[in-house]
Amino acid sequence: MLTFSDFPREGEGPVYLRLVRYVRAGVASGAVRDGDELPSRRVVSALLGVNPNTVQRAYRTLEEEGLVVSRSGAKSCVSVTPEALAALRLRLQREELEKTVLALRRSGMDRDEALELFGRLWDEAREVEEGVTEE
Amino acid sequence: MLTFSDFPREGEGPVYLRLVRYVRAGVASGAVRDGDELPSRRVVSALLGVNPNTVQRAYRTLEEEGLVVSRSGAKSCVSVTPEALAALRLRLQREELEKTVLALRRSGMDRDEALELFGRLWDEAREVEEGVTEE
DNA sequence: ATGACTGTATTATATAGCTAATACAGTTCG
DNA sequence: CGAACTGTATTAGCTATATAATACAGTCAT
Repeated sequence: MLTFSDFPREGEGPVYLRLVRYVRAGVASGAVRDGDELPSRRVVSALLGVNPNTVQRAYRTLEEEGLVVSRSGAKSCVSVTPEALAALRLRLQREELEKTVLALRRSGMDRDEALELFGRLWDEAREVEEGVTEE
Repeated sequence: MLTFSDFPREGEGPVYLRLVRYVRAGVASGAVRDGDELPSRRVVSALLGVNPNTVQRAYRTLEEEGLVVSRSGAKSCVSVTPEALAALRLRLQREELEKTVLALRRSGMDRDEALELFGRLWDEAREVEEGVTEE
């Protein structure tokens, strides 16, 4: 079960969004799998010293993404069907990338430059994203 | 001189940032050149129906980027050294790409997958590209 | 059924960001 | 000079956002 024990106590941006990213990263990396239970709002809130509603907001956001299932009264759990995950990834990837590719081509960049820059930014993003992506 | 006459009255995000992007785009595209005068804060504010300070904030932001020069009491003008122009273009490209990279990382894609997809979409865009991409 | 847990909803408070009101100061040109 | 422009600084208000306080309702094991 995801324990949040290594969730960074401090970081950029609102707590609830950092929680969302934390769980998303866990799912994306395969560390959290379909059906895994999540600790209750109150447990996480006590661990992090924030209000239960802050955790609730994170869980709710994840639920709207289809990544979490909650039943009133019972524990929440992660929902990751392989098909849904693959479909989601593909959709997001293509949408994002197509717009970007067109913008870069319009600005006169050439293919090699673009690939080089892309790779560099990717690595920079990994550095910024410390804590959540473990490998 | 940049007149702001075709500045869209409605759009996403704060007015001052839309103004900043508007000027940046003009510079990046070459439509606005080094030394070109900018209309005064009050003129633009009257045209758009916002407070002069909102325009001031935009101009100030542009000045911090080194794209505008202001002398207290005199009209402001655009400052575009070749280096600044190159830097601006690179920056716009980076911003575009950064958003995409973050989205892809969030979706759990790994580096090689991402580069591969990027290259493929780039080539697809070239094949499609016979009309002008404009907007 | 009861008690201790779970999720949910409503409302309040604090804070940050954007815009406005207003006053002040410098430049230009007759 | 002085009038009409220019840019600048300070302050206040408004809105959106993030978090908290609190109360309510469902689940589950004993």
